[in-house]
Amino acid sequence: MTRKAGAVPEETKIKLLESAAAEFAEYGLQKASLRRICANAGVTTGALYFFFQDKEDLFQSVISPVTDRFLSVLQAHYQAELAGTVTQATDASADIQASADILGVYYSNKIIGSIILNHRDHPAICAFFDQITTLIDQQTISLLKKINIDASADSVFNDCTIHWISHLQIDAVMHILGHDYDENRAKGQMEIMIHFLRAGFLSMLPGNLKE
Amino acid sequence: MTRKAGAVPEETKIKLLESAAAEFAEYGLQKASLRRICANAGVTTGALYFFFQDKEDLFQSVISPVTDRFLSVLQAHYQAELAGTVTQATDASADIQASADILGVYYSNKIIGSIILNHRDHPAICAFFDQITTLIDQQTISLLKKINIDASADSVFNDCTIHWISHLQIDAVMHILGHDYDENRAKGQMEIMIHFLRAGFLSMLPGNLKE
Amino acid sequence: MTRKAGAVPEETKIKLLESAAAEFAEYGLQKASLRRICANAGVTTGALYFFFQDKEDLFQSVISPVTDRFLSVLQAHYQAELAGTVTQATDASADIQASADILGVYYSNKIIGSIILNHRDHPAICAFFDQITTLIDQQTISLLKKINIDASADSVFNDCTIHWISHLQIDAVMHILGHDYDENRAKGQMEIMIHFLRAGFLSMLPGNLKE
Amino acid sequence: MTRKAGAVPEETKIKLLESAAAEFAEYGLQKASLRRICANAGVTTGALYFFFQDKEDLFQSVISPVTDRFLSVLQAHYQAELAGTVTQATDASADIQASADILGVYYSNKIIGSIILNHRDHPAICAFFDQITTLIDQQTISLLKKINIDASADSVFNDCTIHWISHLQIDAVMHILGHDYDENRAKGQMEIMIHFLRAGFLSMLPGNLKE
DNA sequence: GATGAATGAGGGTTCATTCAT
DNA sequence: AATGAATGAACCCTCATTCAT
Repeated sequence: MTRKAGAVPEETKIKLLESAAAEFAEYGLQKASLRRICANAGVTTGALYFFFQDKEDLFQSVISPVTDRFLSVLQAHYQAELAGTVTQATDASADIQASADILGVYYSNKIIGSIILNHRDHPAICAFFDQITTLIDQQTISLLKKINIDASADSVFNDCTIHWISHLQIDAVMHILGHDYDENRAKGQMEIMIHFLRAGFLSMLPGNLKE
Repeated sequence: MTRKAGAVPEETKIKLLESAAAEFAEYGLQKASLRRICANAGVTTGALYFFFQDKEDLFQSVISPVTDRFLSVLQAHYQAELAGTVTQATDASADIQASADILGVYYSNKIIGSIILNHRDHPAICAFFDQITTLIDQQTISLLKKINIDASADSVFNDCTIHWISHLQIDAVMHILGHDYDENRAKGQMEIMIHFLRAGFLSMLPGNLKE
Repeated sequence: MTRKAGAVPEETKIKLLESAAAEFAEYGLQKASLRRICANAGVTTGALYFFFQDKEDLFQSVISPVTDRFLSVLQAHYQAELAGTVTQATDASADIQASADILGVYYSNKIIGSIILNHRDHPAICAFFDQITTLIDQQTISLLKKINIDASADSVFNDCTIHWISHLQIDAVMHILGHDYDENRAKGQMEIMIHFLRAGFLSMLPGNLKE
Repeated sequence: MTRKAGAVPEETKIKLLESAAAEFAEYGLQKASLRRICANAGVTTGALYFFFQDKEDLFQSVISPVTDRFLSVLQAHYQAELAGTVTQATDASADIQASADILGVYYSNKIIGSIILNHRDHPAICAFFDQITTLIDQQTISLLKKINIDASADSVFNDCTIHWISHLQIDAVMHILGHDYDENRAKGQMEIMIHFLRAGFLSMLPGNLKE
């Protein structure tokens, strides 16, 4: 009835987003309770529905700042890479830097990051991973083109393989995240994995491919 | 009022398990409705509770035959492998055969297989993947020992790496499963991936390791 | 399907009655579960329905042996008392003996006794207490008549008072039972109470009544 | 679909409490149906859960105003009594007045009063009777002390006796309540009982105690 | 005598959502 | 911008009871 006098606009929205993030992280989307989110934010359900259309909208509003962040970091890295020379493609340092940046984004947003990792079947997050995968796919194809490798459907570099290679990179990052290492240990382990993945990749280039 | 007292024993239980599998596959565990499961099985809710303790018990009863199958196939393969010679360890054919077997189990149980894939955060399925991972970990360590490779905490073959290599193998299988290929195409793609992974693995052995 | 070979008839019934007594004592009539009763008796629900019409019938079958016992003990005592002399009416020893007998019945049937005490609102047990009360009422009236006391509606010995005096005696017994004393302590306390009640009673006889 | 957003605040809560009181009185706590309570109150089940945490909370909300009333009336009476002279302790008028007050509370809340009487095994109501009993116990002990009577464990005024005397007073009130008398008849009967109880009590004081 | 399968109604509870104020 | 009251459908689950075998 009585308006919250002097409430800074948006302040409530922020409290709701924070409360929701904590709730989603603890209970998952389905078991999360809007009631509890509101209670922990110190407002009533009506307030939530002023700022968000429904539970789904709230969820996306929670995660999108972080997914956007991931995408833009990755995009920036790839643009820089493509602008460089071919030698970079066979050099691990760029990959290492990119991985470190991605890890950095995660470590600055652990709560929401964990929500993303644990909702890989949610449409919005599927879409996010699709975007990331597509980005990496395209990057791989571009690099292959630069070194004159064929990536047609009946080569080893068919769609599924390309996709999988993208996936391996994402997955390597996520595997590390799952271990709750400190950031330095994480980056050290990342380098081991990149070494492994690069060897696998190189082994598929014509000339190295046998058996 | 019509009774089914003369029903063939277990027939209802089987119908319930099938109906439940379909429901879990479509809606996931949380959104699955016991009401709907019973309705689709053509029985009332009470019947379900005669055969199963609760929703959780029903879920585990649905998946456990398949998870058990996976584990026993893998175990059988590894026992055979360890009984063989070292040369097998550096030969891809064993890995290829194992992968094919695993794929075979999945393709014979696609519905339940998909349930398993989509509930990786469920305790029972976490436990299943833990068991699988442990199996592969131990296999990797055994093979490394056979060729006199150190797998201590400060080598590249530390726990995290070992774990990740196990994970890569599981994940490769799952990645293929995600594409809904026919079984032949799936096995062909599997060989490409195994080539990749083996190259990565070999690159980490001392002597090959540089950079 | 398979018959329990060689099962002594009635053996199952007895196990059911014992299991039911334990269940009613622990959960009360309403929360008692026939399922659990059968399970603890080692039989299935069908067996129960062979011996008993329904839950209510089972309940009454459990308690009636004990309620019958109480009634016959009390009746025996009163018949003996009425056959005696007036002096007995002003002597506490008869009351003390009766109370001791009643306590004895209870102490030999504590489980079922406690069921009776805790279900005083159940129709069958209401009826039991009504019978007891009526017995005592009549006894009191008979004794009053023997000493030429009027027990009409407008005297102090109206129906309500008579009733209450009966009730006081029952209640004194029950109050002691509620304390879980050993039988000796119980009987000692009983004597104190009888002294109190007899004084109250005597104070209402004409001549003693004033104020 | 019709909404009652403009309903007078608390009006629904009151209707729910009344409907619940009627339901508990008719069916008892366990058999009471929240659905029926809501239906009779003209609201939906959700509304109930806005005002009350659960069935138990609803039950306690129904009875506590009346139990509180009883306690405060009794407390007020006892404080007044203790502030008076010893002679009052041997005078029946105070007891008569107190009983009349208690009866008055009951007669103004017959429905809820009957719920209280019929749920003496419910924890909350056990606690209520414990409080009342304790109050009376303490009062009895205080009075005994005023007239220099010993109330030790091996006297006739041991704990059990004191307790029972308290119980007798409560029980006398309840016995009358069970008869559905009009208030005047009830108070008349009450006086008879108080006479009886006082005689019993006095008979236990040293000097009067013999046999 | 007793089993085991099945009924179906009802239990208390939670939920996302709505909207007059 | 936010409240608080209310909706109503759906949730999982338990129950006493039945009856062909």
